[in-house]
Amino acid sequence: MPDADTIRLDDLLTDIDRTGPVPLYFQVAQALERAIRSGEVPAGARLENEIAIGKRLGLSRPTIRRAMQELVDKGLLVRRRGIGTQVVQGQVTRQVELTSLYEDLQGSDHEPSTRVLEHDTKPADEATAEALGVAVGSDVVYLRRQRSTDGVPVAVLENYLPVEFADITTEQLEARGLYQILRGRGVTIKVANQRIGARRAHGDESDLLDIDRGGPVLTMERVAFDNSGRAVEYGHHCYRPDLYAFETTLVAK
Amino acid sequence: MPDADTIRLDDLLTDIDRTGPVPLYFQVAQALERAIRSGEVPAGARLENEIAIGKRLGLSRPTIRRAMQELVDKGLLVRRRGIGTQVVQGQVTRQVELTSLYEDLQGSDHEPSTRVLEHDTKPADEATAEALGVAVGSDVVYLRRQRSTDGVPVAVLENYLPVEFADITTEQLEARGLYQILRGRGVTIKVANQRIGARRAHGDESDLLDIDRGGPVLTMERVAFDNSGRAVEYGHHCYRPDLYAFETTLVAK
DNA sequence: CAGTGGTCTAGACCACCAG
DNA sequence: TGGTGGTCTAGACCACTGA
Repeated sequence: MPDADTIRLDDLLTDIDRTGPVPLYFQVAQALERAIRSGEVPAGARLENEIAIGKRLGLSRPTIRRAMQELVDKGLLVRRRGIGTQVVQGQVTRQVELTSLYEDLQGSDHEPSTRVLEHDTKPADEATAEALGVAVGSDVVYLRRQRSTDGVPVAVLENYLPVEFADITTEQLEARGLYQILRGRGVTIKVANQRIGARRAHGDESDLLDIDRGGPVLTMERVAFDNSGRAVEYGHHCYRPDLYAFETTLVAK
Repeated sequence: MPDADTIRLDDLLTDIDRTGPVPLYFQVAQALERAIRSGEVPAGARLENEIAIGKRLGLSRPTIRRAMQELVDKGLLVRRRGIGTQVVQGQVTRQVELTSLYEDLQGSDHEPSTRVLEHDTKPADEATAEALGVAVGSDVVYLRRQRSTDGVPVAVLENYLPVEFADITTEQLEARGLYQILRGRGVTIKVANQRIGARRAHGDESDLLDIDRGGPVLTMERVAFDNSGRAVEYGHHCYRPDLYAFETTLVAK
């Protein structure tokens, strides 16, 4: 039987739009997430069972279940068989997104800017060829950029792209993030394998990041694939560790 | 119509066990993942549509769909409406797991070992209290450990646990990983928020990690929650950057 | 024992894409 | 126009939990 502390979701979810293009499960998930983040549904609260919520909203159990699964995957909810569903105690759980640094910085109310340090077409070395799935020595686009936020340098970005992107201009790169440019050309990044580490700053990196020579930098190496499964970007980047870090939410399966 | 290069999955999936406790979707996902990782289903290959696979295996479409969704979430498959499902081109896609460093190292054929540097009960400072959801100044368990693999130091681990775990012994900590000990007590880690960064080594860290004084270290801060949504571990760790890095697969939603 | 989430089925309609 | 994945329904049975 539902306990006294079970949260009911009456008025939170009255605005379901069955005509629009937004999936029902998504609308429910969004409304519930909003209620949790606003504190309307407090941390640790126990939710009603799936059938009851479905009945109240006039939706089937699978639809409700899928909505809740979204929030489980985001680390906001925890489910236990025979027990029920509860809100995770942790404070505002951040979301990991597959975005570029540019959009990351945009989202946090800062004004990102880019200086293109190098922009060439050159033959692929072994690592690049392997990552992009092209022949060693075949042409690839090479980019080296300095990324700043509010005028302070944050990262040095090195990227390799397939030759098909040779017509991207330096002006475009100074105005927008790489992923935004790719999306404008109909290329959607769907999957990325990345590796995060640390090392000393090399060569001109200390000057470009305005840190001590040989000081620590945070590094990220990434291979990104589009929605057809093809590798479209390979990069290794380094970040000023006092200005940037990677936040993640992990969920056990 | 299916192209000539469409992969059929006849013999790969003949061993479905409907009686055992293993979910059907999981059996299918596992068999398909094995086929992909072994190269039997090559990178870039196009799979049959969901209905056809279901018919061949005698399973419903939702079950097949869920199996494929597992692999999409792992970054092994990419789906496009109106087109079909393909294997991602990238080489062996690694899996991010919510495990402790100890199990990480165990899995990679090395012999991890632990030296306990400190093991106390002490009052929680503000950050710890906030992370664990306890009152400032209330007792928490504090651990500081040096983790090595094949005798080489890899990390210095600092952890805070609720007082309920005060009876964990130093002997246990030297023999097993923290998450293994917790699991043995019926505590399952379900969600974790973590932050990965870099900085200079402080204090005795350079000695403990056998690196240069003030050299770069990779850092990770983590709050972990059990299956009831309660915070059960807060830690900040540092790693030797030449011996350890974090690998992740991100999937756009 | 009753209540919960975990799994599974057999359909249905739709949006999108290629030819 | 035909084939694909994306969504949704209305049931069903099971495994696990707690009282």
